[in-house]
Amino acid sequence: MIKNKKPYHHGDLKKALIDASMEILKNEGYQALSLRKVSKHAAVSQSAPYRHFADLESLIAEIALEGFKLLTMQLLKIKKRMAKHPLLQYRETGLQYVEFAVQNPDLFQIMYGNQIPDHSKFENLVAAESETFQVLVDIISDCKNAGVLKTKNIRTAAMASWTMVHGIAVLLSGRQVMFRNLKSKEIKSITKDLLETLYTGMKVS
Amino acid sequence: MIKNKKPYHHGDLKKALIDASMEILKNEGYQALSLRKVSKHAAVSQSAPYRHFADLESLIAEIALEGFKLLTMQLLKIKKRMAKHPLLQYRETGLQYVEFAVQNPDLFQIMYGNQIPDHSKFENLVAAESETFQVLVDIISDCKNAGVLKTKNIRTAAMASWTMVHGIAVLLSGRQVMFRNLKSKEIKSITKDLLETLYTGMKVS
DNA sequence: TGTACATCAGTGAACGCGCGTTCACTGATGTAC
DNA sequence: TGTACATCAGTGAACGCGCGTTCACTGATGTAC
Repeated sequence: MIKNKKPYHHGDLKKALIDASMEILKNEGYQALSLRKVSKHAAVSQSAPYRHFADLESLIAEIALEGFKLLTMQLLKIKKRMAKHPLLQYRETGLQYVEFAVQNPDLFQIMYGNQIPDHSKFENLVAAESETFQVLVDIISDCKNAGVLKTKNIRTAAMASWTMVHGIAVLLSGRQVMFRNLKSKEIKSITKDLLETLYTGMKVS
Repeated sequence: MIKNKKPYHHGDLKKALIDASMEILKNEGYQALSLRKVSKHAAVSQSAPYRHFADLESLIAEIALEGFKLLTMQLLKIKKRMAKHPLLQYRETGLQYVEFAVQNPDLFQIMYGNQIPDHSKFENLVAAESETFQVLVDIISDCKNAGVLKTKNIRTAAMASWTMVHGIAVLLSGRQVMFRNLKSKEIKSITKDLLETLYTGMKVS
């Protein structure tokens, strides 16, 4: 299992390459991601990745896939922790979504930017994205059943919620406009306020 | 004014370069944007742009600036058209924001992506962004004064609205997840539904 | 109006760079007998 | 257990590309007298 000498064969180069990519995303940003840099990071020749990925786009798709899996896991963890309290689930997963984007801005960019022009070329990627979205749909469905959310159309409600949370995530993680000079401890309370606004509505009653 | 022979001096190369950039954004996408390509598009040598822009980033910042100006103009036009009906202004500018993003996805990406790592390096860009945001703040303020929007905090309400609309714009213009296979004539009605959800709220009354 | 000259806005060659990808190769590994 | 051989997973040189940017230059323009 443990080898002292560096073997010719790597063992799990594919995973190592994805890990290296994540490192690069964290340290240098998504613009800096390249096959050559990833290879170098994994201490492997520049042609080695081609044993595991058809091309650069495939590597990027795989990274995005990992991103969605990670996000789904984080959301599900919260869903489980708040079991029996759908409305809490609703709020906390929203916060977590934003948190994920803020903690991993470049991974988030890979997932949702157009680094991959056509996601549908990668079946498992599309599947992973649907899975993430499904978590939200399920929670909202639970909320409706519990009678704590007024929604005629679950899908619209899920879209509204996700869209809102995604908007916050994008603007926050990109530090755009009115979020530019935000301190990180303000993030949570602002996100809460915004979600609360969506929940309560802005119509005069 | 009209010159038959191509003069050595261009006349307004700066504008021509920005126009060329917009063309490239439309035809090839934001990834394809480069100083050399812009030069070629404007039928000028590759070093000519340096008379008008310090470097690539400055050109991109200028493009983003144009984008925000254009967007602000479009929003103000609607605001004027719907004068005296703040709630209509609120709804229609939201739709227009999304429409802008869908019509100019790559320009939108330049404006909000991290092509420009630090917007605050460009004063007039920051100013233009604030101006765009201010349109929304004003409208919401009007709505409040007219008694058609329930908001204790105008800024939070503006942030919620903008965030929602921005989320839709980003996901739609990037054709993400549940918006992937959307037909363009569905866009408007979905956007309306989402904004309506934010307006009405999701809380059981 | 004419001329000298400074300034401006271009040109085009050149630099070095990192990139994706291919290809002939080789060392390591696994398997059939 | 030993051996022959196929297969697998790497190597490293090489290709061609487009890029941002610099630099010495030159043609066009504007201005002072």
